[in-house]
Amino acid sequence: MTNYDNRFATSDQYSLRGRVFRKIREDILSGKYKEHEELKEVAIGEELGVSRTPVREAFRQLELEGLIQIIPNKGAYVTGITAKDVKDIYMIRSLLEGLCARMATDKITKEQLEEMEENIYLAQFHADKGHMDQMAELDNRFHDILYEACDSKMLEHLLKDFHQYVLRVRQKTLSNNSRGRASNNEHRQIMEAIKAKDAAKAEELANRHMINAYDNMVKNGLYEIYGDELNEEDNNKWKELK
Amino acid sequence: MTNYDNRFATSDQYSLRGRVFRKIREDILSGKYKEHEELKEVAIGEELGVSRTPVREAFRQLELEGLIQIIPNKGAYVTGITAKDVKDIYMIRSLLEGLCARMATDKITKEQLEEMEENIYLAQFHADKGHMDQMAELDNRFHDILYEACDSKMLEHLLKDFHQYVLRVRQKTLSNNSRGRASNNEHRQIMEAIKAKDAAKAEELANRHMINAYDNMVKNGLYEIYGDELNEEDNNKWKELK
DNA sequence: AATAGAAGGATTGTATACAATTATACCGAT
DNA sequence: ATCGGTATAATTGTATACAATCCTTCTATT
Repeated sequence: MTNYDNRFATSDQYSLRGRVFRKIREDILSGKYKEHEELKEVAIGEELGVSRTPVREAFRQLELEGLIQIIPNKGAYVTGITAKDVKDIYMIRSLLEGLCARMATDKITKEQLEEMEENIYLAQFHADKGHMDQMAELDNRFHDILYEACDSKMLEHLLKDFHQYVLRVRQKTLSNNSRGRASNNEHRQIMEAIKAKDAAKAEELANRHMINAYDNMVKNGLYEIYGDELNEEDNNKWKELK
Repeated sequence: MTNYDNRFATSDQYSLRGRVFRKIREDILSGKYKEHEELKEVAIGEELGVSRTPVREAFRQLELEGLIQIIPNKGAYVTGITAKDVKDIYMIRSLLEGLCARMATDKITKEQLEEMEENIYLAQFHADKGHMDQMAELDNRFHDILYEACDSKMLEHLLKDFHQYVLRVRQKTLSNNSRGRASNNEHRQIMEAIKAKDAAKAEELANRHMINAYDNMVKNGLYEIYGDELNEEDNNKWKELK
């Protein structure tokens, strides 16, 4: 969550540490490692066939990404994410996606705009067919285009981090077909505001888009899907045990 | 003392790694290590009397904090910060400080409000006396109180990170006495809006406060102070060399 | 039976050794 | 003198060894 500056996208793609880092992150986001689960250095090292050193370094990065919490001399634990965290993130994202849309209105390239249109057009098709996986994919891509179009590495990276962070919860969120349709319509409106160079409108719409996404999430039972793990009280109770 | 509640409880206070981390960060922010300077693991290890291991782990954290960039198999370099980065950060901060003030309006405690009042009162005194160091200190503290008062670990952490990140640039910014006075007056207005439970006004004022701070920075020669290092073109040129 | 405490094992923290990669310097060919 | 290349040194990447800390369990005492 904290890496503001990935300008130099060198990102140790091929080092052991980098691979371990991405593997663990993947496993957390995919749910293989559940909340509050303890990650042991040797176990993961053996599983991946590496020593503790790269694992430890990956842990340090994961901690700053907010995915695990390291308690000195004790262990590394997958962080819980409370309902309040999710709400806070969506409030923050609402503002920042708005800013992003506003900035993108000036900076977007013809190519990016065309990809947006294509994206929306395709999403319409998949919405009609009820293809939920593709919808999720296109939704991700739409926002990524927007992030890139704002021409601010700072903002782009920040939003991508948030997006990633909240993926754990969001997974099943778009699976409601009517929301998928509505979401795509909002995308279209945002795109058209940008196309019309109406920055204020684009900002306002992107703003709303996030709030709507959050409201839908709550309405569709954010709590039920993830149960107690998103219940703050239970979370605190767990903390006291440690 | 270990704060389980803070998922971002980074850089444990007493481990070597934590001490090394904070020391290097301090040295970067204070200017001891300049932009683009290479940090060598052994050199720093010897200077601090520790082995490479904790130094390396500290590097991983510093990288995610955005303070250094690690190029695999090459080295760790203090990151440059462009004028555009600074501008982007202030635009982002403007929105988020506004959100923070809005949220704080509901959540602030009596104690926090009292510390704010004291802070502003004291700052008035030091502004009159021309005590710039104390002014900077009080300014930091005012914002920290606000961050804590919003009752969102997410937002608090994010804003503290941003604040820290721009510290390198901001250092001499408040040294203009008239800005110090104006800034403190803006603090007072924010505080009073919060006290009056006027969330919208608090948000708007905090918003403006950041924009004013940035404008003042630009007016007072952000570029001159840091010269070419804040010039994006030169920075890019440097990148190509690596 | 309940509890304090000690022993042992498990786990993380740090240091060091070795491997891989990159930078430097020297030398010869042109 | 300049350019290339090779050898050597410097530096980072990874593995392992050892130290410190924490957790579990069992025992002894009340």
